[in-house]
Amino acid sequence: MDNKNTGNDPCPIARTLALVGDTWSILILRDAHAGLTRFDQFRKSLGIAPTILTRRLATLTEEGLLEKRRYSEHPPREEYLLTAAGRDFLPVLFMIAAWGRQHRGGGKLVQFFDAETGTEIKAVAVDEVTGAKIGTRPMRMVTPDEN
Amino acid sequence: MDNKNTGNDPCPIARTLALVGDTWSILILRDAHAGLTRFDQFRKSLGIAPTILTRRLATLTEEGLLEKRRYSEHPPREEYLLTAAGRDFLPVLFMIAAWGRQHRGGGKLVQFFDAETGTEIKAVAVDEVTGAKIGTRPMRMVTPDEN
DNA sequence: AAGTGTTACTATCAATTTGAAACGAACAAT
DNA sequence: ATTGTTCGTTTCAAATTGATAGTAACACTT
Repeated sequence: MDNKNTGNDPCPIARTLALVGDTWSILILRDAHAGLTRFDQFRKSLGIAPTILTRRLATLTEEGLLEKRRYSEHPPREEYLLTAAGRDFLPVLFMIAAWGRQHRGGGKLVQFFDAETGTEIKAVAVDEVTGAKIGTRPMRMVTPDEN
Repeated sequence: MDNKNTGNDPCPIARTLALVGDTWSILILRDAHAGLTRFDQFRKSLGIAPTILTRRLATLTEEGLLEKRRYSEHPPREEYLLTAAGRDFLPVLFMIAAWGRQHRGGGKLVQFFDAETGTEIKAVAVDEVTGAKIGTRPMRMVTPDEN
């Protein structure tokens, strides 16, 4: 999961995927956003093997997306809370969900509503500068020269 | 990679990750958006083992994100083009990139500019209905009952 | 006091996946 | 005839995954 030199890869996608480029990590983040905090909550929600869960939680914690908090001294018990970086992952989750809704949308699906307006949330990615939806206008990629 | 019953999982994130929930698939989609179409282009760009590349391209093709097109009869040569579903994945890529830029942004990074205005693209996810950025307003999750 | 339950793991090990390296098939070019 | 290109497959070792069971440290119940 940790590729050799992803830390200085010029592609921010590759850098991100080096940390969370697997299904379990992303589903853990999803559940963390849904309010789960404890080992057994994640385990039961995901049906993940405890060995894997331990490792994923450790990686996400090391990488600063989750933080451990001791909520009981005797016996020592930790829970996992989203950090600011972890909370910033929510837009990624929503865009993944938006794709799934569009292209794998059969049957019953979880829905999200704005608590104030009561309207269903329809997530779209836009360019904050122009306001245009991502992908609707021609763009130019600039690769940094490597020296 | 293909979990048991992800096809009728009520979570659109889980459904999506069942198809593209690994690093290579997402990087292939990234490169496809950058214009790569051929086996060897992907292989060289990613440094991926050909065995894996074959399998990933096959999955992405089966799942309708890429399509094979024969560009030479003798010898038979195929290239891989993004389908509409594959192009719709671009917002996910941009949000992953946005996270990486924010939280793993040291050193040189690839940049994207709007070809018309010349401004750098800053991707954000918003609720199309309220216009608010995702995560800035309280929301309510509704799980479908399973019957 | 003994037994049961809860929580957060670790240990063990088989099965699967990954990935490196070499090879192949079908040609084109020199 | 030889070399190069493209798109793979074959083979096999190494790493990862995941299922199952066990453990440690308690609280709670009887």
